Amino acid sequence: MAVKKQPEARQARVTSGGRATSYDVARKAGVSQSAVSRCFKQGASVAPRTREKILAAARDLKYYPNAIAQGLITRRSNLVAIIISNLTNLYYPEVLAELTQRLSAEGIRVLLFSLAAESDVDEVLDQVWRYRVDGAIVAARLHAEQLAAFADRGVPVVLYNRIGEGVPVASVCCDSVSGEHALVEALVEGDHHIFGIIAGPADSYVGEERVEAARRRLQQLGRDCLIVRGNFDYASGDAALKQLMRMTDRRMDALICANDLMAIGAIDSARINFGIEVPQHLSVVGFDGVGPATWLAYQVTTIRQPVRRMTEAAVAMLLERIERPGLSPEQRLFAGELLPGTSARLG
Amino acid sequence: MAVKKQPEARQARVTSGGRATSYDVARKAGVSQSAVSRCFKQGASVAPRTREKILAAARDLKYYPNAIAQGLITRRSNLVAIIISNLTNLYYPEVLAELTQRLSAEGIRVLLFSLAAESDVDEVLDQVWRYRVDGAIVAARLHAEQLAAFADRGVPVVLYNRIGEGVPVASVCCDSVSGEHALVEALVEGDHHIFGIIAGPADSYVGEERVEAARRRLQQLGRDCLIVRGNFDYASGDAALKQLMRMTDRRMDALICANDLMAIGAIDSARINFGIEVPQHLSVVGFDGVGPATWLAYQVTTIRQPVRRMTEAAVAMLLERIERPGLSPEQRLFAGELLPGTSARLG
DNA sequence: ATCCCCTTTGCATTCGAAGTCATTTCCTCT
DNA sequence: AGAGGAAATGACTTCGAATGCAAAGGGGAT
Repeated sequence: MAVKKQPEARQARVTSGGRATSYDVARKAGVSQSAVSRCFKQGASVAPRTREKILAAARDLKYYPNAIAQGLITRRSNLVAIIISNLTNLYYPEVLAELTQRLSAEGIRVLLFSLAAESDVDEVLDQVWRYRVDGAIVAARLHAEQLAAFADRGVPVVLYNRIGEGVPVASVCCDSVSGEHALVEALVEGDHHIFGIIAGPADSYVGEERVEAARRRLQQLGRDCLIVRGNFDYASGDAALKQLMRMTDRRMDALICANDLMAIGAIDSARINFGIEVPQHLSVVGFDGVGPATWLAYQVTTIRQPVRRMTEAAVAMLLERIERPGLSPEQRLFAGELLPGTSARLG
Repeated sequence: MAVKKQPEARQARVTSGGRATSYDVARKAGVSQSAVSRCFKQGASVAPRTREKILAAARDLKYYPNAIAQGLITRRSNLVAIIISNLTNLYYPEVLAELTQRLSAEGIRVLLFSLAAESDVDEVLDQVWRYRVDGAIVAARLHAEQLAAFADRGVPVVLYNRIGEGVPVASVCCDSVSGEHALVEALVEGDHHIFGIIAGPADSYVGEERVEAARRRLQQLGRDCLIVRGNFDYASGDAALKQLMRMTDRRMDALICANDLMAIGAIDSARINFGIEVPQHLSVVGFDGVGPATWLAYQVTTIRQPVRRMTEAAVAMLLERIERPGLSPEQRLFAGELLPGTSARLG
């Protein structure tokens, strides 16, 4: 007769360190490992008295089910990857905190990937595949083929503030177009004539979308504009403003910035480097509604993104797709709220 | 004779979805599963030709080793928990990004836990135990017993900008005392007389430490001070300033804030709500060296924390302790750099 | 007491890769 | 050609929990 595994003959672990296994608990409680497993599973059939015994033993041994082993057998890691390119963006920390807390509340853990450079994406994805995450939320630029890889492996993805370029992917975005239209219209009604725009970096999806929307609407309303490029940070707002002042011979009276941080940089620069009063001589508007935009010194007129609703939607969409793979790649667009500040004279 | 497992008889998986296993690769390459495993392990003995075959098969099948299964058998998850209480703090996103990237570079993944409330800590720890993380970096307030649980389970921890109160734990901190001393001395030399201090929330370790250091040094130098409490955010800097102006009958000429964000709130409030010029009538200093502190409008005189060196140290210390459990609970203290801005008249 | 059925329980297997040990292969040197 | 030894390879077991299935237990109705 072949040697069989003898569960009860397994070596008693040195249960110091609290690394007790379900076998240890089973032995202590005088039941089988299966019983322990069931005891920790919702809705499984365990007699009340047995459950008591097992829970007592588990407490004594400081037993915590090994999520790694659970993941292996159930093929559900309960891990979701969050991939963010620029955590330093001031807008993303809030998003990340919200997402993490919402996922936690759903019993899901976050595997965080923060990209230092665009080129790191493939290494990150390599790890994402290895950890068999149940899904991913992406706020970083991915190529079509990188997105396709998710579909190929059956890993649901939800994009945050970007869409799958050429590939159908679920996404949650704040409506750049309506937001910029509202800003432009308000500025035009406020009787501004010489418009400047500070764009984001060329590789930013929302950046391009916002600028394009603003430019179009200005054109429709018969206003020209000058566009210079920044990279979403404070210093580039300052630099871009200097450039625009030169280009318009200081006659610019309205400035549309692709995000709040550049708007703030531009406001400071106008006031401090040029002695230009905001909004008396120059109206400045931004986008996002980040914390500093509401500071007394700035009170930036901006479009506030409904972060709470957006993150809630992102999480909900992802969970749906984890439960039911193959759900269609819905796109949800949220309207931002025009937050009138004192950085612009509006109509 | 007992039925033996027949590895080659295992069902061929529907390898769609790229969820190929090492067995699939082995079969395709005509070798054993062991060979595949070795092939993906540094320094294992595999013949060049075999390696070629295996790698080719792996590529065809889009095989990625299952990190979950690896973790189970090796008892090394290559996961590190990062526990942060307030991601919205403006200082932490930078820290988080740095930590994540450094850990990534070491082949370690980050399991992120963001606390919404103090009370969530125990739930978070529950999950930390379940995932069998190799270690943890903590920037949140933990009780002695919570810290003891790490030691108990043999999970190395490094605290960031806090120390184990009553429990010896490895930690990385920025030296509050020397930083505040430098600020106080410079302010005293700058001939200031009526000092105000805006403290952080009572449950903040660094907050209390900074304020206490400043208060002591002021006392030594024969200056009194008034202390009001904020909670590290912008609005509380504003509120605290108002309170101090009332208490000192507007005669305060130097203000020490427990962090930059409150310093900025106070500066804005002084200028805008009281028409007080900074630094002509009031000198304001902060702590941290966050991005906005260097903005043109503020240029806060502050102590910049050496974030890069601190995160580097935190990661190094954690890795050391993962490799060699039982290493002593070293504390590393980094000196901050006095960043002279224009928000204070210094000596 | 008997029968029936539903609830509990345990056994054995499984998830996917790593590692031990035994065996085979391939060189090299005599 | 043969011995010796290192390198390469494969069979099997293991990590810890989940689960299908069969067996045992527990009531209730008659």
